[in-house]
Amino acid sequence: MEKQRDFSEWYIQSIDNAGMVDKRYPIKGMNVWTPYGLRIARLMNSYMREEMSRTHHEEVLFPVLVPEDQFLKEADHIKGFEENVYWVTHGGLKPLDVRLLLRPTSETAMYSLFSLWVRSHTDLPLKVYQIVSVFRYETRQTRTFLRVRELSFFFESHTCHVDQEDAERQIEEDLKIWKNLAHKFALPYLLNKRPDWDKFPGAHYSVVPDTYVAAAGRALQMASMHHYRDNFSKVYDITFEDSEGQRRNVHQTTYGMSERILGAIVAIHGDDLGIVLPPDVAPIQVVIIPILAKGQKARVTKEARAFYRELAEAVRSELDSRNMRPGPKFYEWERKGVPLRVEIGVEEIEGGHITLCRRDTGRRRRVKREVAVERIVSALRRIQADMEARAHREMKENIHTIGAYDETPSKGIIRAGWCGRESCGLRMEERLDRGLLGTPFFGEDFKGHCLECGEETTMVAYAARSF
RNA sequence: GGGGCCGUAGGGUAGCUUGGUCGAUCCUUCCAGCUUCGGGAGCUGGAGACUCCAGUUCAAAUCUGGGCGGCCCCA
Repeated sequence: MEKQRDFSEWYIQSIDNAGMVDKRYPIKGMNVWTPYGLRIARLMNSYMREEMSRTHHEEVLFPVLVPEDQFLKEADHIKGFEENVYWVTHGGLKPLDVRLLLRPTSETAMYSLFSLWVRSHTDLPLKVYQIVSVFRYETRQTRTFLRVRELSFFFESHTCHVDQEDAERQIEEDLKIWKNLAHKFALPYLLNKRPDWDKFPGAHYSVVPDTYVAAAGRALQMASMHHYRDNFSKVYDITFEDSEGQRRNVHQTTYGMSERILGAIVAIHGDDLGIVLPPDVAPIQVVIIPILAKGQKARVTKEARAFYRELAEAVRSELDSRNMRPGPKFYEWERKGVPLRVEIGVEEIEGGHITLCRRDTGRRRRVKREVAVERIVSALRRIQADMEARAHREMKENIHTIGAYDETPSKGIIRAGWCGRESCGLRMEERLDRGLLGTPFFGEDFKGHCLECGEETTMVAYAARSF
């Protein structure tokens, strides 16, 4: 399966071959997580939970159903979602008086409770999160992990703050959290502030890390952080008494991500053999394949077991002792994207070494048995770093700075001057045949002209076709 | 939002144009057993399919309509 030639087909096949999901469930856009995929997802979620606990967020769990009247409170928000919510209209055979919807995200579910939870400035900041399934009736083509109707692992953190500045500081914290996670996932990204016409419904502004899938020629949004100001708190009446006895509205933020990130890992790191997992997200980091020869079975098995017991203390490993020949095992674990393979046979035992094979490069080498475990630990670290660097390089190579429309390449991310006017931005989208991802959140040194109107500007915008 | 293609065992396919010869092809997979084991092993035996609904017809995998599902392209 060639990744470059037919990305869509490759993507589907790779996920299937790895055994991450079963996409045969008979509802459009809803997949079944099979054990291997679930282990990966849970591992990724565990990093999110670690980051949350490090930054003093508390985990909560809200109901999946939201009453219609709660949902209808925030006008902009509804406009953004009304076309793709699932409705629950009946209880048994009886139509419901108040219809219920399956949350597409939990703002409207949480905020009526927030108004009860927050009373005083001493209750602030309120920082909570949950990882739950949310439902979106997608009308467009669905694609495993990237566009689904049930997001199984929607991470959403919601915070309330005394003022806009404190909410701003929360966004900064979110960005640090994202940085740590992206490092674990070995994913490069551009941090963009979305143009106003493309921000989250109800948000004051939205910041998102976008990555680039070179094989598909498309950018991919991996998370989003929104500053709501007091847009929601006014509607849901989330107020507190400040130290002077004044009643004020909280300022809020949210931070969202999902298994889309897993889609990014598949799409970016995979090769013609299938998926390649960065060691930090691999449920099985090392697989040991005993190579049994006639008359030597007991000896090799014993040695492989002994090595496994030792290795399992250090890394997530598995011993593949199935009654199969080694070739098919190699293929299978490669398709599962296991970062490192250990081969142990008579040759290794007699030579006092083991054989290591890297999934990402295919390179094979021998390592002395006595130092094998520590070498494996450091090899995993190196693979993680190499994968991140490789992906980063690939994204960078695909960013093209242009000063005029006729310089537009057929593929890649476009970087160009923008005066910031919406009218110019929209024209640029049209003429570039790409959406504006936005402007770099932390700014970038730039001196040039707006691609559209020619006015001098120090601001750049990124544009790309997106998933 | 607009257009196109597609649906036959777990996966991939042949058959469909011209309805009957289909009691449905081939590869893979799966199960049992034996031999094997350094990159997709061999033998023996076994298992498994026409997406659903309606219509046309003496007769439907094949023709028509719709549902459900999958895929691609464009906006």
